Amino acid sequence: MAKGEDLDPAEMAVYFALLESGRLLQYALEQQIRRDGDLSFVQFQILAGLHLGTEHGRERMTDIADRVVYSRSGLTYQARELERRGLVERVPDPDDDRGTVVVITGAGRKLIGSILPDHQDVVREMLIDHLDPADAATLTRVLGELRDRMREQPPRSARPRRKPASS
Amino acid sequence: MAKGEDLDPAEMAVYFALLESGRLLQYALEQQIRRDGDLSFVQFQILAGLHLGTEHGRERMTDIADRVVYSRSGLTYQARELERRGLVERVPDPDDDRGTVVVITGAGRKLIGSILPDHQDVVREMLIDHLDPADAATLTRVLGELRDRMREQPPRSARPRRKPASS
DNA sequence: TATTGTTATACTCTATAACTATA
DNA sequence: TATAGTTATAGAGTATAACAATA
Repeated sequence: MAKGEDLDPAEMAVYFALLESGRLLQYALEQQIRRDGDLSFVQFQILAGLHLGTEHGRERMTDIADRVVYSRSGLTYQARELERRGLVERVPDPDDDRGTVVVITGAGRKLIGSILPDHQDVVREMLIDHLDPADAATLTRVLGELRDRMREQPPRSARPRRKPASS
Repeated sequence: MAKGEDLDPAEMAVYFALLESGRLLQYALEQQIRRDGDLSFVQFQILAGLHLGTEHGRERMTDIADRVVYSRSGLTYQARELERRGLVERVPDPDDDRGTVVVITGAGRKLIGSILPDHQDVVREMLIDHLDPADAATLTRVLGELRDRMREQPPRSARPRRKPASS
């Protein structure tokens, strides 16, 4: 598969199927999250990650931004929104005086807890129940590898992490 | 897998991997499309579909909205943007006087043609080159089935097509 | 009556750069 | 010098409902 050659139809099909199936699944989940918790998908990701993925419901701003693939200023906006609703608090990082730690509140845990059951039902209905075990394993392995690679190796077309030293 | 039970970690992993890998791939492609053609991803989808997926570069507004999973008013906005830049024209549908047909212009085809080579390179670098043939076939089949099912059967959490007859 | 598409409006989100403070 | 985070600001995108015209 040399660079510069057209992708053949089968290759285009993988690409389109990946993007569109992900988008349709996310679209359905967005409706459910909005309906049950009045949260955007990104806000749900932030809260659910704090609730399920951390030891004490605490995470630094930068780590959250990396996790949800979000700009710093965008995350500040979302964190302010969540704080305004009493779902998280922002406190100074005791280990780094430049840092801010986001902490999920009891109200935040309660809200996520009220969203998750239906959320998992939707995931099951749309995705899990239609996969046989072998396909599920393949999907997990291949998509997981893809995700890990893309996380680590932004391609030449992605915005560089550091601004180029122009002078 | 009964409704109401928690998803096990492996099931959550499929769900997260699908959404995040799709999002990362789309993110990379958005950078490329913006850089090479100053288009948003949705605008690229509209134009590329007209260019590659139609017989004469013509498609009805409603069909485009369905294809890109977009609201009517959102599509009107995007079509106006594309028309403003001379990349498409909107003409009355000869077969249905209510309808509007979007037609890609020469400038639109030229722009897409200038984006596609690099676009395909990115898809290759990030996705195709890392799949062995068996995995690629599995992915295409499973994700294609998923997409087809989700297209046809919006779950109970998705917005209904018709507003409920309330009286 | 239902469907096609547009408009108006308000709102959410996102991107950028400038800025402060600390490492 | 580099990094963490915030702010300001402007612009893009999106959702909703109301509307006109046609099926």
